[in-house]
Amino acid sequence: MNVKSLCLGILYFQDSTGYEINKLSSEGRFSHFIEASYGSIYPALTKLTQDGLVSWREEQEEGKPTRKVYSITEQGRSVLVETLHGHPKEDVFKSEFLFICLYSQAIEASHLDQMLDHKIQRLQEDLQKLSEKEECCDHPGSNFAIGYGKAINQAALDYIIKNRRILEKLHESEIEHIKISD
Amino acid sequence: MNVKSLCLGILYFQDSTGYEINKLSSEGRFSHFIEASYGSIYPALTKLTQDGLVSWREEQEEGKPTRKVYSITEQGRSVLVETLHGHPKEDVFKSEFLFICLYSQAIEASHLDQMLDHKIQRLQEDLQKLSEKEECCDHPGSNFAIGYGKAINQAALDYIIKNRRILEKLHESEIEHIKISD
DNA sequence: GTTCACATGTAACAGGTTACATGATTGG
DNA sequence: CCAATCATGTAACCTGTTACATGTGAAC
Repeated sequence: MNVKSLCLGILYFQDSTGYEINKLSSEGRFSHFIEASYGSIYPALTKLTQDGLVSWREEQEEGKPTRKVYSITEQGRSVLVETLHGHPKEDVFKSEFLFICLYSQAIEASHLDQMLDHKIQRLQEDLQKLSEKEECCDHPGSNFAIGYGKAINQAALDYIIKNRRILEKLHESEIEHIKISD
Repeated sequence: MNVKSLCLGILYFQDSTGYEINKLSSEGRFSHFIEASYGSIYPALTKLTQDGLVSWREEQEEGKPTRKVYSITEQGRSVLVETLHGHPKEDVFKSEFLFICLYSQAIEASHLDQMLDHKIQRLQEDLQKLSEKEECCDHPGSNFAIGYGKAINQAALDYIIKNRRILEKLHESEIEHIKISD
C-alpha cells in the first residue's frame, strides 16, 4: 500500500487537505492499519495532480491559513477501483516487542515487567480508541476494519495477560537459584 | 527493528550463515513478526564484522559451496542485550486487505468473495505453520512469540468468518435493487 | 508571550527491496 | 539435462521518514 493509493482512498470518501489526510491516516479510521507522514503525502498529492487523478482548489476560511483542498477526479476513482481489484499484498506485522520477548532470559526482570505492563496499557488504549471510532461511524467497510482491529488487539491483550508468566517464570527460578547459591 | 539487530539476535542463539539467517527470518521462528532479504542481510553482516560484533570462519562441507559461518562475539552479545533494554518501537501492522475492505461497495462481489476466501485460507495456513514450529521447540521466549502469533491469527480468522457478511450484505442488497429495477 | 492547532512544503537521509551476477551439487 | 537447494554478494532503485523552513490565528 503506497501513499498515493492511500490519498486516493481518503479522497474517495471526502475532499481533504494534505494536513487532513495526515490526521486521518494517523488518528482516523485508517490509522490502525496504515500510516503516512507529511513528507510523503504532499509529494504524493503533487504527483496525483500531475497524473490527473486528483484536482485541488484554494479555500480561505477566516482565521485560518489558506488551504489546498483536494478532490478525486473520475479518472482517479477508476484507477483506485482498478487497484482495489488487484491481489492485495500480504499483511505486514513487525514486532520489536516479540523480538525482545525471545530474549526474556537475557533481560532484567524489572525491565521485562515494565515492558509487558506498558504493552498491556498500550493495547487497552488502542482498544478504547477503536471503540470510539466505531460509535461515530456507520459505514460497513470501516466498521469491519475497526472490528478486525479490535479483535486482534483484544486477542493480543488476552494472550499477554494469560501467558506473561511463561516469560517471567524464568526469572523467578533465577531468583530462587540465586537465593540457594547465597 | 533493523536487520543488524536481527542478525545479532539470530546469532545469539546459534552460529549461522547469511543464507540461514534469511531462512530463519522468512520461514523460521522469527518469520511471523520480522523479515529481511539477502540484499540487507549480507551488508549487515559485513558491517557487524567491521564493528567487531560478529566474527566468521570458513567452512567446507563436501558437496556444498564454501560457507561463511558467523558467530556473535562477546561485544556483540552485550550490544544486543543493551538494545533489548531500550524501549521497543511500536508494533507495525499494515494491511492492504483491510484497506480494500473499506471499499467493499466499489468491488465486484465475486472478487470480494474470492479475496475473503483467500485470506481465510492464508490465515489457516499460517496457523498450521505456527503450530508446527511450536512442536519442535521448547524455548519459552519462542513459544510465547509463537503463541502470540497464533492468538492474533486465530482472532483474525474467527472475525472474518463471523463478520464477512457485513461486507457481502451490501452486494446482496445491490442485487435485489437491480432485480427490482429490472 | 508562548504554546497549540492549522497549514504547506523540501532536502537529506535511512532503510530497505529487487534484480542481477555467479557458481556448486544433488535428485528426478 | 533441468530444476531445486545451497551459497555469496552488489548496484540500482524505491519508498518513506526526519528534520528543517515558514507562517497564521486562537487560547491561555
